[in-house]
Amino acid sequence: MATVSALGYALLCALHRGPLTGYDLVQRMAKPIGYYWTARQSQIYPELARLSAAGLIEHEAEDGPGPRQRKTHRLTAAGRETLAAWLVEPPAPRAPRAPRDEAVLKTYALAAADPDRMREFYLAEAEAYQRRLDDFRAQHTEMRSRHADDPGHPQFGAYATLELALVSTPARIQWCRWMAERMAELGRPHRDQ
Amino acid sequence: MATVSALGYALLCALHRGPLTGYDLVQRMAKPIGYYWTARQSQIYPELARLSAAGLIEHEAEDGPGPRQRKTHRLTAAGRETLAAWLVEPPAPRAPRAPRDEAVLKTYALAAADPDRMREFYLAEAEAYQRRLDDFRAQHTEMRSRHADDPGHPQFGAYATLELALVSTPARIQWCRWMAERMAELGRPHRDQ
DNA sequence: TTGCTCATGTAAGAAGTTACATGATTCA
DNA sequence: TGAATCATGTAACTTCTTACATGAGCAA
Repeated sequence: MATVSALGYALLCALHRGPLTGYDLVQRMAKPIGYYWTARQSQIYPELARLSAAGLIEHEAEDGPGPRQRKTHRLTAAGRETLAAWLVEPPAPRAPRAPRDEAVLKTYALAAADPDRMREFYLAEAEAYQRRLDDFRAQHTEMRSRHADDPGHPQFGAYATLELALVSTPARIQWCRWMAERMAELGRPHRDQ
Repeated sequence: MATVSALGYALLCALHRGPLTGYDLVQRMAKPIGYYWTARQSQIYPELARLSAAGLIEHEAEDGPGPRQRKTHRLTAAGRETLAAWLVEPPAPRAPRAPRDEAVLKTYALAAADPDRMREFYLAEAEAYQRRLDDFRAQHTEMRSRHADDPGHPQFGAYATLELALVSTPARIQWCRWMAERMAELGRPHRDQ
């Protein structure tokens, strides 16, 4: 059987609730449901072709708005099985799972920068995360009103990703503010004499 | 002036406290100080050459243990400036910053998998994060005893990355356990009748 | 004598980004 | 008339991973 890439699994995941066009997938992977995976258009279309060739998805084509046909992709039985088997596998402990976080990287080398400017950096970060949190909260309430917080609800998975965002984002915001305070201390070290 | 890649900045960050060999950098970027950035050997050596060509780092060479010379790399004045300017820049809101989290991706499609097996998945995740947290806590205490929790201390940056890990990891563990409970409900839905 | 640590590099390929290309319909 | 949305694709390039290659010194 064909080996499926991480992106391939991400697309199978996105298709698990029902058929979508490539264009729909592009929207979802651009700024996705819970900021957990991204991909560009130029990656998505070839990957859909690969999944199709492997028999994990299939599509119906109709005439589209542009010069090409509009294709609606759905999981095949084999695709559903492949997805189900991958979901329960423990996340590769062997491998990269590289968590790349620019702000944390910068923090590591913070001694090389000006404290006042770093203070502004952390305040801006805190604000950006706060805005994101507000957005998450709105989605969360909306999903609750549709009873997606019931584990049996078909959208419970999407709800659960929001739940994670709602517990981890405040921790991050707190940390940013704490960092901003430390930077203020450094900038004016004799303030409390 | 030459444009520096994200990896390039990561190496400049790693060098900010003093000179290191490529080998040292490989160790640090393999399972680094706070799980915030990773890179492989085969990326690091060419990148060091590029930074050198751009005049941001320089090195002394001695005879090494193997067939090649051992090189100790340090930031130049230009490198230090480039790093300082980058540190205070707000993290690119325009761009990818793709947060790739396999466990969250799987959660999104959780309805396609067997609840009992997913329960095991979340319990394993919780345990893995717990082990990591213990590791972080040990490093944290050790750094505190060396007074790295003082913002003026040269290692405060490294300490601060641990601080973030110590507030965000428990939130993640809680979430994993909460997910495991939801999965248990689904597996035996009539338990409390 | 096998395996580990130190130490630096290259080659081939997969994955991901930026930019280009086409064209109908709808909205301001 | 100009921009946005829907819709699918390709080309060129950068970045990242996996695997190979070399070789001294040291410990079990």
